[in-house]
Parts: sequence; C-alpha cells; structure tokens
Amino acid sequence: MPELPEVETTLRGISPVLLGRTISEVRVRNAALRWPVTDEVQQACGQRVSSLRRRAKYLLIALETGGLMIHLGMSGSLRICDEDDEAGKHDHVDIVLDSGHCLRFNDPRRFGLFCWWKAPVEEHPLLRHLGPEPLQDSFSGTYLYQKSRGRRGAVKNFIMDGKVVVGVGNIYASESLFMAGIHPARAAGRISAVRYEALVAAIRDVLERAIAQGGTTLRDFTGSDGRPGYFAQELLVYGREAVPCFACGTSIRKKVIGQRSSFYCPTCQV
DNA sequence: CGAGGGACCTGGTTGC
DNA sequence: TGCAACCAGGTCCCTC
Repeated sequence: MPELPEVETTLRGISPVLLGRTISEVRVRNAALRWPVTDEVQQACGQRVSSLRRRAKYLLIALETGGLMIHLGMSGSLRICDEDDEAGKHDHVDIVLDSGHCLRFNDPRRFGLFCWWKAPVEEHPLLRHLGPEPLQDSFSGTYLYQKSRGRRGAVKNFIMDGKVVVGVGNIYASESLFMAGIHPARAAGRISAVRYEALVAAIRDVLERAIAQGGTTLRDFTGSDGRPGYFAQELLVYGREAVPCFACGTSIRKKVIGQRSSFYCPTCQV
C-alpha cells in the first residue's frame, strides 16, 4: 500500500495532532509485527512529542530521550481517533495522547514496524545504510549514473534499492521509467548520464504530484483522516496491462522483474 | 560487492 | 456455491 507519497500524506495528517502533546499510554494489542513490538516502546509514556519527520518510508516521532519509529509495510495505515473508540481486528498499536486523541496503527498483513529508537536516529541499523531522499538535491542524474556503473541488474530494481535512493516503490518505479522512456529491464549500468537526468526529473515529478494528490489509493489506502488518495487517476502505466499507451497507442505490457509486476510501453521505452 | 530468491502475513479476486 | 490458487503498494536477510 504505502509508498513515499502515502507516508508523506500520513505524516502531514498526523503531525498537527501529535506535535507538542504528551504521550500518556502506548497500547500494544498485537506485538507480532515483522519484528515483535518490544516493551522498549513503553519508554515513550510521559514524553512530549518535539517533532515528526519522515526518512525514506519510516515515520520518526521524536520525543525527549529518543522516539518512536513506524513503518507501514505493505498494508499499514495510521489514523487519528478518540482513545476510547473501539479497536478493530487489525488495530495493533495505539499511541494515546494527553489530548484524548489516539494514533492508531492498523496493519492487516503485519509487515510493518513499530519500535523505539535512541538518538542519533540516523545511526539506527535500519536507517544507517539508506541512500539519499529523492526530493533532495543530493539525488541527481550524475549520482545515479556514477552509482550504476558496472551494475548489470535491471534499472527498475536499481532505483527500488534503498541503498541507491529511498522511497521509490513499485508503482512509482514503473511510472517514472515510462516518463523517462527507459525500459524497466534495461541493465542499470548501460544507461547514459543524460537519460539518468531525465529519470531523476521523472521520479521527482511523479512523487511530488502524488504527494499533492494525497497519494495513490489502489484498493484501500486512506490518509490519517480516512480519505483516499487521488493519484490513481493519473497513473500512466501501472495497472494498465493490455490498455493502449497514452503516448503511442501500443498495448501496455506487464512483466515480472525482480519478483514484482512491472508495467511499460514496449514502443516508448527502450 | 552485486544479484537473486525466500521469508514475513492477511485478504481480495479469479478460475475451476 | 465452494475452495484452491494467485496476487498485492515493502524490505530484510541469506546464499551464491
């Protein structure tokens, strides 16, 4: 479900509710996420939220002596509710605030993550080796070009590798490669610097537009207010197998690359 | 170091 | 209608 725009949408939705509030309680109903939720998260109790931010697809809630880190995995979502609202089947964790509001973590597939961290969070094992943020200046065509030399794997896998650049998930990888006219299975090391400039521009463009639309709702993504994202209407190739390409009319193809479905136009992308 | 595959889960859709 | 097979937006970890 959530790629970078969906995580960003969630962050923007929950920030005003959490900022400056004190956490009164952390309720763990089901600790069996991808890694078990440990008692360490109870350290959050009694601490004030000083800031919230996103690194890759991780949400970081900074408190006084550390903070909480949340990843939504494939099917996770966060929403704001009242602390005494009845919890549903997949509502695994609540962060209860002194305002009476509650940040509720729901994740049917339980691929998500909910853990405690101590500063400096950048050195956390899960964050330490991550590549640059795609919307920051350090991510450039030159960077991708240099990083890709000698790599024989598909460019789609390359841009989805978090050590290369973070936040480019399966939907936006297909979309940005279409926009840049690059075939997703092309070897990363055999793409020119000029084409990587176009790819970086496409990645930025698609992510920024998706954030502006509140993310992409394919089946069940909703923001923290329960509303869907509207970017699905703007998808050019993702999920459009056998439908005519908007640019040239050729049937869009679907191909599994790196165990993930990939969509592309065989005429526009080489 | 890079590449590839399995692993972690539930639930919706598809096809017999 | 029932049930099995397949598919899904992520990413870590192990092996080669």
